[in-house]
Amino acid sequence: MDSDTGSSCSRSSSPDLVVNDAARSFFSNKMFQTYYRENGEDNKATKSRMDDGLTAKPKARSELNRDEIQDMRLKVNSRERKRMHDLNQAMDGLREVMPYAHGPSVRKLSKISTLLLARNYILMLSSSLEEMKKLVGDVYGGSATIQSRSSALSAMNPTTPSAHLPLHPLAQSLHSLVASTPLTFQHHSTSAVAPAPHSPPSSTFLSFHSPIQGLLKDPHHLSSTYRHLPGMPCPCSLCQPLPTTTSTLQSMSMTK
DNA sequence: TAGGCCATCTGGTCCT
DNA sequence: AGGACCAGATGGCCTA
Repeated sequence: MDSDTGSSCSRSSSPDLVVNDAARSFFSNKMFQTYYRENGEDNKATKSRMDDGLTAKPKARSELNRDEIQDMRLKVNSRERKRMHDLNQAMDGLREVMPYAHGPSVRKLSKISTLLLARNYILMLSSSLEEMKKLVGDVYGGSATIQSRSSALSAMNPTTPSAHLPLHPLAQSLHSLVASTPLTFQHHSTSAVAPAPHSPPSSTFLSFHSPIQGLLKDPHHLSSTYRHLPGMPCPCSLCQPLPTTTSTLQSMSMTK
């Protein structure tokens, strides 16, 4: 039923967003042809169904002829398609910043996998940031500057880790440090030189602190897509440092 | 072939 | 009134 059959990738969830093309693609697909057939002169059933669905405003709707109703339906469909395409573009944008290899030969993450991975990735970065803050604090012996900045961060958002303030100068500097931290991500410096297919991220990562464990029943399908990337902290369970503040992370976890 | 994933259509609901 | 958002239904594609 895909209307974007002209796309190079038949499985693309985000076909090129050409709004003007939406109607044309719709007109070319099977569903529209079926729809058009069913809305022919002799099809009373479909017409009555359409009318039933549009009788919320009897007076206004009754003034619309079938062509106008059809045009309206096409406009609604087009908007919905555009909305979903925008959503998929956002999903692609999220995939791009995930520590996974990207490329035509690599099967992209499913939507649910992307969301679960993104969430756990954020949690991992948060814990890494906390770890780095402690390390920096140790290095500078509890420098007043660090302390004041840390307390400032806490004051700005006392209920959530300062990792949620990525634009803060301290957060930026710490974030840059995270990528080269020997303690936590040491083996990345070697594997990252020549990115190679990684063992499948275990379910412990994809369900890391997740209240919806088991939602991603078979994370092994990710095995062909996972790679260590240069400078990217690895979210896999093998590389996963234990959260420094489990309670904090759990408080951040989704409540649904 | 079954199951997973996806795009699309559709009607309902809520918001501006 | 029109648009955004949502969920259900449907059917296609792909993989194990």
